[in-house]
Amino acid sequence: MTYAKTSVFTGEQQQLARMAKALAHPARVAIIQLLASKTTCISGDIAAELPLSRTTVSQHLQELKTLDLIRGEIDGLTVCYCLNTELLCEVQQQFAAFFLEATVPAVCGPTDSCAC
Amino acid sequence: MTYAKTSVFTGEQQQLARMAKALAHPARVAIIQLLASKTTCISGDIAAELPLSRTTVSQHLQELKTLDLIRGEIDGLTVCYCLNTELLCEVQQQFAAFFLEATVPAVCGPTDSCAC
DNA sequence: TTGTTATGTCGTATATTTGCGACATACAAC
DNA sequence: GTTGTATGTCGCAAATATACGACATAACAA
Repeated sequence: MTYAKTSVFTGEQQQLARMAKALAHPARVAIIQLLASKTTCISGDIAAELPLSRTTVSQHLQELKTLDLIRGEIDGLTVCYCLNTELLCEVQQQFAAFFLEATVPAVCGPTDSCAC
Repeated sequence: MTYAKTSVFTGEQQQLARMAKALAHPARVAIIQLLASKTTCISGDIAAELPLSRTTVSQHLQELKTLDLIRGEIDGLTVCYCLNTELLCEVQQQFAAFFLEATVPAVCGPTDSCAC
């Protein structure tokens, strides 16, 4: 009943999971979209745009910052956040590769290809 | 100090977050990769391939099944899981659209475009 | 029937996430 | 110095996620 546990998760799998977790809350998705939409990096205005307290938004920002998905620069009294587009591009490609792997052999289309 | 909380998360943001959460654990990433790699849908062999107990793997499978990312068919004594490639294709496009939004205007490339 | 195998579910323990109020820090203006 | 604004951090509570042993169920074989 107790199976042999031979393999361990690959670094690739853990990296994908870490980045997926960053997107696993609508507030963090919204933050990234906000930063993408504003040409100028906004600061605590982010909190005003979200239905959450400033404290909570700050925590989400810290999570994204810890993963290096966003960066903050202090500009006098305010802090200016912006996307780390380089990393985002990398992550984009990791997700693309994963989905390619997961959706091939069934070419994306209207066919239901479950071959059970 | 207490900001007006005008907006609420969009269904789009919540859907992306829900799917991201499904990928937010290396075991679930591994399960999807496993199901993609085997042309034949495997069953509880999944548990044998992962460094987790059968119970825990079963829970992860149920989570993926709840989101309809995978499907299970009973085949006598064993259960045959397979990917829902249709939904995966949809999710793939949702992620692609999100990353496109997040990485434009900075075209993916070696340039660091943080304009703070 | 009994026994074995393959799966799922229940209960429970621990860890992590989420959310927010209260406090602390840092800067600018006075 | 004081005051006000913009941020971040601490501490706590509630909710959720993770993991697994023990039990339940279902199918097949003898």
